[in-house]
Amino acid sequence: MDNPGVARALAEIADLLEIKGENAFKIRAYRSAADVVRTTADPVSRLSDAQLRELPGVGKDLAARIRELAETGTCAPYQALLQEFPPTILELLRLQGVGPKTVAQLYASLGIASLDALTAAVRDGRLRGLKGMGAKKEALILKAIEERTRTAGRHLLADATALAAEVMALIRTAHLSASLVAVGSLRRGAETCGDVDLLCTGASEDVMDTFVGNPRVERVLGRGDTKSSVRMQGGFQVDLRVVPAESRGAAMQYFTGSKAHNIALRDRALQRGMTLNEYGLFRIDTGEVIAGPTEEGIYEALGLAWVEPELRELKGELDAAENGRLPRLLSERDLLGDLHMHTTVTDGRDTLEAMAAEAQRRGYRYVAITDHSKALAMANGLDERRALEHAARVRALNGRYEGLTLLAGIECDILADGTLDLAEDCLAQLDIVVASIHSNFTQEEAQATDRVLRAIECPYVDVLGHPTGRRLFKREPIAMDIPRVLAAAVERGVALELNGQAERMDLGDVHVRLAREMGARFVISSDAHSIDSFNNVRWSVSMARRGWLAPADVLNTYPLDTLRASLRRHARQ
DNA sequence: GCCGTTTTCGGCCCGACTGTTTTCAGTCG
Repeated sequence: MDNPGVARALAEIADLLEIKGENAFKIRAYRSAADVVRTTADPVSRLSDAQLRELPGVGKDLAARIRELAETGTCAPYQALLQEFPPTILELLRLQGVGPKTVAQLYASLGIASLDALTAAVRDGRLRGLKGMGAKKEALILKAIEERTRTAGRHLLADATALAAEVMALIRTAHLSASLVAVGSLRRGAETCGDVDLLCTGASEDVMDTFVGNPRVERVLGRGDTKSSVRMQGGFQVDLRVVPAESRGAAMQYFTGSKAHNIALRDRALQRGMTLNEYGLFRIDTGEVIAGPTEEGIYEALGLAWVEPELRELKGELDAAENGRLPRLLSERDLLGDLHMHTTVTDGRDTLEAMAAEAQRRGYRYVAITDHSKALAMANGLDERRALEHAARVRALNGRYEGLTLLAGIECDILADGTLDLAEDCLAQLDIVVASIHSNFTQEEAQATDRVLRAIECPYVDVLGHPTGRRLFKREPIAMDIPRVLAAAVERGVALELNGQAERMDLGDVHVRLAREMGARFVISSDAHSIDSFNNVRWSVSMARRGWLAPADVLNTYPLDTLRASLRRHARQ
């Protein structure tokens, strides 16, 4: 069983334990172990017992459970729980407003263990007799069942970001003094967002009216003076919190998370005789306010350097913050160019000249034009002759856009057997080659791994494009031995792409971090197919930052000469 | 179930909102 599978099982155990009414801290231990396994890059099946126990929050028992899950797909306590509760009972827990206590009561008193059974029971009025069940609660449950399919799951970071901007803009037009910021997973730049969390200070009291009165609000889930939640059309949940200005920093810290980071921070506060909540950091004995207006003040008072939001996943950032070893993270401003984009010659929507002009307008020093190769026939991919003609046209434009150098490249397909779509002598004549997989996504792991390993044997492959081939919510990553592929890329001097297409974000954060620790070099790429999509690099930068990348780790932060010399084709083997 | 610069036992983060409550439990983040 792979890491996501083990993580899912651990999370289900936690859910079932909760329905059972087990010790809350035991439940938390399983949840936290699920998170840790989900965000561990190395397959847990390959970790030794000692390595498993080094994972934070994993002790003797959980290490044994993880081992058993990885090897057999299940484990003894999981089996026991599944004997006790039908697995469909977990469907009930997913309903908005229905928690473990309610599920336990439904099951114990009415034998309800599935959505269908619950629907029937509500309609028959059988819930009426239960403690704490009134007409409103019934209506709430029916509503939750109805909305279940639309609200299930998470959203692309890009979609969450766009929605947050829209909601904040609407509030600002009505509340000019309001200071708004997106917090939560959005601020941490997470790959996907479950909801949008907004924080507001400095607005008049009726800001909540504006928020819940947004015409795109489908349903108001809750409305208070300091906290409201709405469901927008399209299924997005948006939460707005209002705090006084003197608590702004504490609230930003608190609502940015992650949960694990916050728990560790609050624990740290307790150890120092302080307590931390969304209103500030306080001395426990006297109640004196230690910090609150700024995030920096909170971290400083706890003996820590301010931690970039993208690092707040309890993955070593607190140690680094204590010891002055936080990285200076990459930012978009560090990028001097973009090394992956398409034009109308293949499947781009804008011409070579338009793309070059846009690159110049953005202040880039260089861009690589990397249209598709012939295997991508539906994109009008280039064969060797057309590729070289296109390269000549690209190079002929140099001198026309002041300050900008155009590199003639290609995004060359990696074929099913790992050979490249274009002949080596053609690839040798280009300035840069990005090798990518666009077909045969369902090979067995061994075959898929060999395919990529073979491809990067070719000395003219400079960059491995969108390395895992995943498309968020649409296509799983290619089954391959990623640590092995990363190691081979490091050894061969092949840079790893962080592809910025909103639904790719590939490599993802976990593997970026692993690759960095292995000594990899990276490129940040938009994979732009139009002048509008240069901004895709924003999502690559999110992944880079979450993977602890500094500018020096990223080739396209270097001046052109250094960049060229760093490409694999020019590196001494 | 985890963990240790007060602790190997006894702790374990904190608050808002809702509904059915007459003082609070459940849910959520």
